Amino acid sequence: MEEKLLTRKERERLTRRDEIFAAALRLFSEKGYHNVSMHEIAEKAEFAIGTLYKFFENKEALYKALVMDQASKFHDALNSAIEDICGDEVQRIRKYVKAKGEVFMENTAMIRLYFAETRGASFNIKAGLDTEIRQMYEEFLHKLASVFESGIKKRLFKKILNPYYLAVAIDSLTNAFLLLWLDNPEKHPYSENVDTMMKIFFENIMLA
Amino acid sequence: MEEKLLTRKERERLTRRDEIFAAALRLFSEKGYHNVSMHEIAEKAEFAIGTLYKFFENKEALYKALVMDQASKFHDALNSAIEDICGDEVQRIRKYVKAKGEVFMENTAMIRLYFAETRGASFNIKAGLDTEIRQMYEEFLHKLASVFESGIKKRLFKKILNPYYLAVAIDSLTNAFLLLWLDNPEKHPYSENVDTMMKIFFENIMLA
Amino acid sequence: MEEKLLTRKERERLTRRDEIFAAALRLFSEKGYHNVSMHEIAEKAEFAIGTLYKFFENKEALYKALVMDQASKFHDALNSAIEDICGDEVQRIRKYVKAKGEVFMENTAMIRLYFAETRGASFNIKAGLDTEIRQMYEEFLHKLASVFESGIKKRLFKKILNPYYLAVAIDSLTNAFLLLWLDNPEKHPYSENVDTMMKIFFENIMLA
Amino acid sequence: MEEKLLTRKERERLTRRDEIFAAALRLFSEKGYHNVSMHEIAEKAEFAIGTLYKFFENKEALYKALVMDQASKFHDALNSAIEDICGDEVQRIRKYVKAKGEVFMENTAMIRLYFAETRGASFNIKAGLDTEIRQMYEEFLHKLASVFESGIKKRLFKKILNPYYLAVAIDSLTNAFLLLWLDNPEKHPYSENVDTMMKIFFENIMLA
DNA sequence: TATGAATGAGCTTTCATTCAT
DNA sequence: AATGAATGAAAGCTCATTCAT
Repeated sequence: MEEKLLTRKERERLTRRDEIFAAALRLFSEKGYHNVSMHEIAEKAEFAIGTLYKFFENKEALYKALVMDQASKFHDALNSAIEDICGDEVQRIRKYVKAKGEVFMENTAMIRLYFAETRGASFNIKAGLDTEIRQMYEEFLHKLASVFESGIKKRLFKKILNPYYLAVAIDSLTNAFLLLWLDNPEKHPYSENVDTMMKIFFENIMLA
Repeated sequence: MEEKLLTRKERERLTRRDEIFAAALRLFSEKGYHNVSMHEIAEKAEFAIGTLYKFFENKEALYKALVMDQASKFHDALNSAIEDICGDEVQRIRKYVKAKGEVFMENTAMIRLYFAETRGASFNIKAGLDTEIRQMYEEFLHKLASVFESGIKKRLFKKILNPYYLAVAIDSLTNAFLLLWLDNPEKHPYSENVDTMMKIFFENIMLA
Repeated sequence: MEEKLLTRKERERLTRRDEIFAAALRLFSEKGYHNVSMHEIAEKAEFAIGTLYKFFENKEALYKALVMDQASKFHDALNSAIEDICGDEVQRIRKYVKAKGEVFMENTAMIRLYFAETRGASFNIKAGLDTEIRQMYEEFLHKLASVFESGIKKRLFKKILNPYYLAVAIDSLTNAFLLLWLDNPEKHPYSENVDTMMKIFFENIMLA
Repeated sequence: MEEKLLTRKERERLTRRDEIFAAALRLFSEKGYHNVSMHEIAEKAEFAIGTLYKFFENKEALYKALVMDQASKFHDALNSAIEDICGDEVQRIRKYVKAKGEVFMENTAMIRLYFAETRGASFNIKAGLDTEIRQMYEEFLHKLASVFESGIKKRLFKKILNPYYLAVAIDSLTNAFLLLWLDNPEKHPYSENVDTMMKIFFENIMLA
């Protein structure tokens, strides 16, 4: 939409940036930050090494930008799912669970990067990187919590637990089933498993 | 107990090994595998660099040995909790949740290492490291699943979900609350939160 | 001649390579493979250490390339001497003896490297290096032997000894006089001594 | 003979020294000075590393002592051959050629070490090592030259070449045939080849 | 006196980054 | 604006040597 407003040069620049991101995403998600060299990324992206440094100040900046880019895409999808006003709170939660599965399952490279950053590994790269991501993540959790809160206010849900913890619980359970799926997609189908889980969750715990 | 059987030399050697482990654990958990140099570990452990190589063939071997050492301690504690025969299935699950909290909360450096290895980040280090850990983890999950299974057979629990998924769910939820606690211990007290969660879990879902 | 076909870049690259070779030749021939560090070579060649690794995969590769380069130059000179068709067998042998002296005496660093590789010391460096050199050397000896053989067939020479052994003998005698010269050029002039020796050799032994 | 005068302790010390030499000779001749570690020698000799340093000040001293030990044995054998007064000059030269073959062929490890030191490789180890050896070698060459000289004086030999060069030539030719034998003992039998060579040498060149 | 655990200087090699073209 | 050759700090690791036992 706003791309119309960009000059050809600016558009080309964004395209190049995306090409670098594409190469970097594959490499980082396959081998991890420290096992990928700038030369490797340059080669895969078919640019000279110097060109990478025209786009990103250094390796860490490239990595951060990539992670933020991916995280944004991911959180945008999740946010639109729970912000979708057509439907009650139960439906919004269900939509979020479904959307999360779709985004992840379409892009496993992103999952690896995402888990490396939100869980555990984030401390592998010099501090500061994860701050922004954590913030995005935190914001999203609060949004999810507010859906529960509004459901409770509407007496749709029982007030069984602090809404934030409900959000954390849902998020953590979907992650667990996503990782199971990643490990063995046939044995652990995400949608099915998560549907069962949600049914139990709502029918036994949440619904008033 | 068996230490009595070791010679003084062997005991001293184990002490030195532990000193190296202690230094390495702190550094690796704070900065990640690739951001810690052997010189740094040597300095922190107050040994010469060459001494490290007398104990471990190379950096990766040191890291693997450390992770396995930590993982063993952790899994030993969890295993004794769920294998404790005094008490029914509900009590065994409760014991495991409590034990997990105790072990982790006493050793936060270990948590970081553990999450880095079981979730996400493991792919940052050359393959092969995580195989053993993953196996230990998988074995434990099956043991936990079998507790649910036995509870179901005894008609103590409803047969509401595949026991393995119940195990994964409990594990993932406790992890989530552990990470919350790690982030802000005062705001998110593990024991309390997890007690509440377990109560809901058993009373609303599991108990027949 | 073919240098005209190379781009400026390629020519510059070859020049740099030669500069590295020149530094390495001096150092290796003076101190031996294991007593020369890559930093030393880099410093003498006035390049950064990394630049050396852009030209040669590792230290051994640099050494091998250098030795092959020197050996080729040396054997090329010897080969053209004995392949020179103007002149009978006696003259071809004489030419080879003279050429050998010229090449060596102009480049004593090469001699050291050459003797270190064809005699004795070669086993000091991991196997495989000397195979190619030994082969070159062997090929040359056979070529030299064939000159004797052809002289024998033409009834120019007496059939006094297996031609290969004649070649080995000539080669070994010239080496001996070359080493004497290296030790004390004034006291042991190569050309004179070798001339006397050849005269005795041909007049007393070879000529029919 | 003089061993009788040594105390048990001194005798034991010499035995230990020889055990170290035996281990070191094998290793150095197989892998070269720089590819053998003191630990390796200690292990092969079944001594502790510290014990080696009780016998030799450092690695280089051990190497020098070993080389001198071997060179002495070798030169002793050669010296007794040419000093043997039974027989004329022709017979003394023949004896030397035979003795050289015998000593070398019985101890190929020594050959490698010897050639590494007298030819080429000597400069691989810090200067000073080869001085003594070169001196021994030089002395021997002069002794050999004096045999020729005496033959010339007796009018047994023609005065065809400087006696020293005759010595160098004989030495170099026997070396060449020794190296051929080392390469392929069946194809290049030292005694036979050298006998033929000596016959030609004496009958065509030397004998008056 | 013999031992071998501990030492640390110094080696080879990698790779993020710069800058002249 | 894009290039990629050149850079050099810093990593992992080895091994000759020391010295407390």
